[in-house]
This record gives sequence, structure tokens and C-alpha cells, in this order.
Amino acid sequence: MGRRRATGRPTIADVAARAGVGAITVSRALRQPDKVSPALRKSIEEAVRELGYVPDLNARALASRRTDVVAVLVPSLTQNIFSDVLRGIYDGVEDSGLRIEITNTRYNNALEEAQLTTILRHQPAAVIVSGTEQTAVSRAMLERAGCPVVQIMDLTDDPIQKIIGFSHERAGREMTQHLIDAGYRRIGFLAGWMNLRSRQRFDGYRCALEEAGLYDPDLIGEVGNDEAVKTDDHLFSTAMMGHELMLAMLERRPDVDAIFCNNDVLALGALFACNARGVPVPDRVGIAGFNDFDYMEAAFPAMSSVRIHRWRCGYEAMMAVRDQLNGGEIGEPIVDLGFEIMKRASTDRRGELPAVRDRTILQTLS
Amino acid sequence: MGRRRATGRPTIADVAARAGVGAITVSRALRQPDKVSPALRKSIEEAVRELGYVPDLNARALASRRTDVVAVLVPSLTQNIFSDVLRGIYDGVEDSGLRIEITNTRYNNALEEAQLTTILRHQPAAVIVSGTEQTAVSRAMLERAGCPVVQIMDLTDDPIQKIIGFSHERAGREMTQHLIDAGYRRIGFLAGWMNLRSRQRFDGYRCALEEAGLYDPDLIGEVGNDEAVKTDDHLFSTAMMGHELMLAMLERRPDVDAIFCNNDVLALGALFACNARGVPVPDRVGIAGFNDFDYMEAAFPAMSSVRIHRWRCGYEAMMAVRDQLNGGEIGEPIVDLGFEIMKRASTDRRGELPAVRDRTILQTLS
DNA sequence: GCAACTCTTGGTAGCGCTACCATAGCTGGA
DNA sequence: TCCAGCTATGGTAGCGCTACCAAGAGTTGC
Repeated sequence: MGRRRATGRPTIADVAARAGVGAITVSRALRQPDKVSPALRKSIEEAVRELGYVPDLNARALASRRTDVVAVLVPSLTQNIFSDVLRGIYDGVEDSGLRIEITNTRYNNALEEAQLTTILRHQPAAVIVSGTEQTAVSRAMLERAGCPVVQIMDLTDDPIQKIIGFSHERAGREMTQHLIDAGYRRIGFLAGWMNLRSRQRFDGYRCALEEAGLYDPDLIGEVGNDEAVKTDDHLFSTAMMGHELMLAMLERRPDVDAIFCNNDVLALGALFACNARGVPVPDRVGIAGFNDFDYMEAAFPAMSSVRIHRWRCGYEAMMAVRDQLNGGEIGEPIVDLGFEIMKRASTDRRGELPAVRDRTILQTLS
Repeated sequence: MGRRRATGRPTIADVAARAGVGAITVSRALRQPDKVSPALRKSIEEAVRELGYVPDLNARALASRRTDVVAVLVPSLTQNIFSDVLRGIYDGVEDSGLRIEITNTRYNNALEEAQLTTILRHQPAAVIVSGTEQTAVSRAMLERAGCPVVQIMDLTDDPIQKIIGFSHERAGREMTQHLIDAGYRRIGFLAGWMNLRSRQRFDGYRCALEEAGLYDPDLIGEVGNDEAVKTDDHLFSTAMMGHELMLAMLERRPDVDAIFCNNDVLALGALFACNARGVPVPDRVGIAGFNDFDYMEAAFPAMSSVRIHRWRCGYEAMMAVRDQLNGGEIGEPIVDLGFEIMKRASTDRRGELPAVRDRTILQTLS
């Protein structure tokens, strides 16, 4: 027909002709099969198969003003945390016909806002964003987006629509409590560059120690707010940082008896630093991490950490999106996936200072 | 105009009206500014700014039969290897107006073929695929795709169009040679599930040892071809595997004096296994890894590894794509980024068996 | 038997953009 | 002066699909 070079691929009209129906019926049979009688549906499906018809998604998007792209915004691609989340998302998207478009916000809320502007103009089917740190403008855009929006990896009382995650503050608090219970008293904290969620973990650490009368700000080792660190997301936390922060801590505060690392990779570096200095772990210094990457269990001594459900976070978010796109309800707006305190050898200082009595004494003293 | 509900967003016609030109001229001014006179271009740009016009990419794609999506196929999202590659790709795409669509092929060539079928039907602007393991059908599709295709993370004499990577075989060979030069003689190999590239590294290991008359197949520790491992890409190599494989090796072949691990995460596990058994590294057993993740340098002892240019691989691939899309040449079809043998303490067995003389003796003997 | 209703199907008219061709204006050579 | 050969601009006709409305077929109620 047209003098314009077509792709040669069969179009919906070809299918319609072959099945002897109207184009719109083919369209319906593909998108809402229950609106088409079984007989026609069958012959349409046959025609589709015979012609090898695949719908043109760009045409569909143009006509319907809606794509099948789920936009996913993550603050970092490097850290295992988010690659596990992405794995969950990819596992969750299978056989849904949805596509995924990942955007790296680089822990930069202003950048995220700009990216979101573009993303929303493409009419995504849904948006999955990390955390609750969106700018007011971003939040307003997401509220008006007219599509499912799921926040992940954090919790808040006031989600945009739905949030799936866990409380970093509580996780930080419980791990710190575990260290206290294990008999440690001068419990330090090591951190790389801290984003909101890292800071929440720190707050948990601080609260737990303050309650126990053990908080000592001098026991905190943090990487300065180096510009290089802030712009390169893969430098936020490295084992080298953990190693050096631990060496510095051992030098400055040789009396430190435990270290809670904001991230497993820091904990790994800290362990190696102890090895290098001949500091016995867990007896002289206990070490705990956060994330529970697989090497924590394989370490010697096996390292305590907070297991968080990264994969599930991505997977459940994707499933929630799919449910909503299939006409389901939003369901529970706040889904707390929890976490687990993995108590392993690196914080198992047996036989010393029975925890409960000791805490009582300290509280009495303070 | 139309009785159909429009988005309310300004269209190219609005811009054209405001600038007092034809729609097609606006289109040209946006895509090929040099084809429009400076005067018109200026007033069009002004109109675009005033109206806040953003082109509708779906309409553009439908009309031009070409999108601005670069399809990226990676075999795994979990392993740091590919997250670094992706970081390079994302860093390379900035300010290009291109979008990225990542597909996880899960080291499954048949799945990749199916995914590619769908992907190519969406008329991507370019395709970036990992490795050279594509099926014949995949390869044929890519050859006929009519868009830039870049393979990454491997080398071959016969790229589809362009390949950017390095030789895994040579990397494996050189690291093994380093172990030989360092004075080790019973050099084992640990591997998780092996894909083609892992196997090439193994081939390099084997060749180097055979040349030196040192190859001993009994020194290979490999995880069985467990189905669970094959379907879950994050289980391909874990520190736990490295730990267990090393313990098994120490038990079976207590005379082993070095271990080349196919992956740093295995090396990490192996180091911990040595720590757990009190086996001194590097004096009793040397350990080398592959990838040079940041924790290798932070380890104690610092661990030798093969540094590969993951980030650059992604970045250069993206740049090559951009060049071609901007009308540039393909350039060199085979780009070898090389690798570096990072010699660190974990393979630094000083003072024993001077390497060169020893090798000479062995060659004489064999 | 007929109006009122539901269910299925189809025609028409875009969605917003760009390919293709046409046209107008300009340059330069014969 | 005229026409070929170029460049800058615009008109028209789609790209392949779906929203909207309409109409036909079947069903129910009085």
C-alpha cells in the first residue's frame, strides 16, 4: 500500500486479514482475551502463530499512551546490594512481557529528579525507586504519575503509594544490641560515605549504645566527605577503606573492643586489618558487618552481619507492580520484610562478662 | 483538534506554529541542526524552550523505525564483574540522549537467542553483547540487525562487527607463569561453575603448566555441575565454595603449594580456609585470584590477582556505539584492552627456590 | 411482539513524529 | 539568458497500533 518502506514484518492488519476479522479485534484478542469470543480468539491466535506476528511496541505506546517499560531507579550499580535487588526484579519480571529500564541515580537526589522528569515523559508502566529520599518535586511527580510506584529498601509511614523494605534504624540497633549482649563495651562504628540509609543504621547504633550508657563518639571512624568519593559510587565503601579505618582506630583507640561496620566490605577490610596487626577476632575485637554478603559466612572467623532481603525486595516490588497492572489492588502499602541478625564467630566472645549482669551493672553506674 | 484525549504536552506542531516554520523543519533542527539555517534554528530552539517541548520518543520510533535504546545483554547481574561493566556503560551513555535496556541472559545461550529475537524487533539503536558464545542463530540475527553491534569482555579473530575485551586464555597463562616464577611447583586450580571465559582462563593455566612440565589434573578443584548452580547465576562462584574447595584440596593434596582461583571470590574463601587450617600464605601455599576486586589489595596478606578493565570495557563499548551512531567509522574491529598481573604478598614466597634456575632444572628433567 | 439491555465486533480517526517528494531560491557555467 | 545543480524548506502521507463510537446480534422483561 504505502509508498513508505515498511519493515516487512507482519502487522496487525495482516493478522486480521488472515483470521478474517477486524484489526481491532486482533488487538483486543491480544490484550484482553476475555473480551473476544473463544472461536475468534482461536483463529486469531493461529494467524498470529502462522505469520510470526509480534506487536510493534512503539506503535502500541504511541496509540495507547502507555508503555510496558518498568522504570527502576537505583542509587548505585556497583554495590552488591543493588545488584541483588536488580536480580530480584529481573527474576520477577519473567514472562510478564514487561521490560525494565534501569537508571543510575548515583545517590544524587537532584540528578534523580532530572532523570525522573525524562522517565515519566516516556509514560512508563510503573516506577520502582530506591528509598525515601526523593526531592519534593520528585515526590510530587511520582504522585501524579498515574502509574504504580513502589519504593524499596527502606520504610516510612508515608509512602508515595507502596513501600517494600525494612528498618535500617532497627537493624542497626539490634546488631549493636547483639554486640552489647555479647559482652563488648567499647563498640566502634566504621563507615564509608554515608547516605540516608547508612545514617539510619548509625542512628540505631547510637541509640542502642546511649540506652546502655556506652555511646562514645570518639569510637567512630568515617571517611571524610571527599568529592572523589561522592561522585564515584563504587568508591562509597571499599575493603581498603575498612582496612585503613580499622588500622587508624586501633592506633587511636587501642581499647576498642568491637566494631560495627556499616557495610560488609568495610568489615572485610577491618578483619584483614586485625589479621595484619595480630589482633585476635573475636576475643580482643569483635567485628560485625551489614548486608550479609556470602563471604561473611565463609570468612575466618565467620563474620556476624545483618542479613537483609535484597533479592526479595526487588522481587516483591516487581510482583506488586504486576498485580497492579493486572488490575489488582495495591494491597498493604507498607511491607516490612524485616532482617536477621546473623550471629557468627566474629562476635562470639565466649565466657567473658556475662552479658545481662554486666549490662545491669553498667546501667547502674551510668 | 482531535476528539482523542491528547497528553496536553506540546507537540512538534505547537513548536512549529510558534516558531512560524513547518513541523518537519523543527524535526530537522532537533536531529540534524546543520541542515537548518542558523536563523530558523535559533527561533526554533527558542520556541522549544518556551513551550518546554520534549519529543515523544515512541512517536519518533514509530515514524523512523529506529529507537534510541541501546540493548545490553549481560550473562549475570550479580557478579561484580558485570556491575562494573554496566557502570562503564552508564558512565559512557551520559548526555547522549540514548537509553539503556539491560537484559540478563543468565549464561544461557538459548535464552539469549530468544531474548535477542524480541530485542531486535524493537529496533534498538545498538546492541552490546557479552562474549563470543552466541548461538549461530543469534549471530546471524546480529549480523543482519542493521545497527552497531559491539561484543565485550572477550576477544576473537572474527567479531560480529567490533569486539572490545581481552584474552582470558593469555591472562590465565600469565598468572600461572607468575606462580611458576615465584617458585611454586604444585599449582592447583579452583573453579566454581565454568562458562566459556572461565574455561579459557583454565586453558591458559593448563598450557603454562604443561609447558613447564608441571601440569597435574589432580590439583583441580571444581564444583560439580549442580543444576541449582546453573540456574541461579549468583551461585556460580561464592566465597563458601572457595572455602570448601580449598579445605578439600588441602585434605586430598596436602602437598599443594599454590592455588590459582578462577575468581577473586573463590580466592577469598580459599584464603579463609588457609587461615582456618593454620596454613601460612604465601609461604606454605600461594593464592592468586582473577578480576582484582578491591578487597584483594586490602586482604592480609594482600592477594595477587589479574586486573581486568571491566569499567573501560563498558565505557569503550558505549563510546564506540556513540561514534557509529554519530556517523563515525567502526574503527579497529578488535580492541584488546589487555590486563595486568597484580603481584602481591599472597604469592610472594621470597627466598625459596630461585625461580629462573628452578624452571630450567625442571625443563631439563621433563 | 417490542423496547431495553448486554455482549461482541468493526470502522474511523487519530497518537506525534519523520520519510519521501516537491518546490522555491540561489549559484554558476554555457 | 537559460538551465542544470545545489541547498533550504514545506506538504503529504504514512509508521502500526488503539480509543472512541456505532452497530449488529443475542437476551431479557413486560
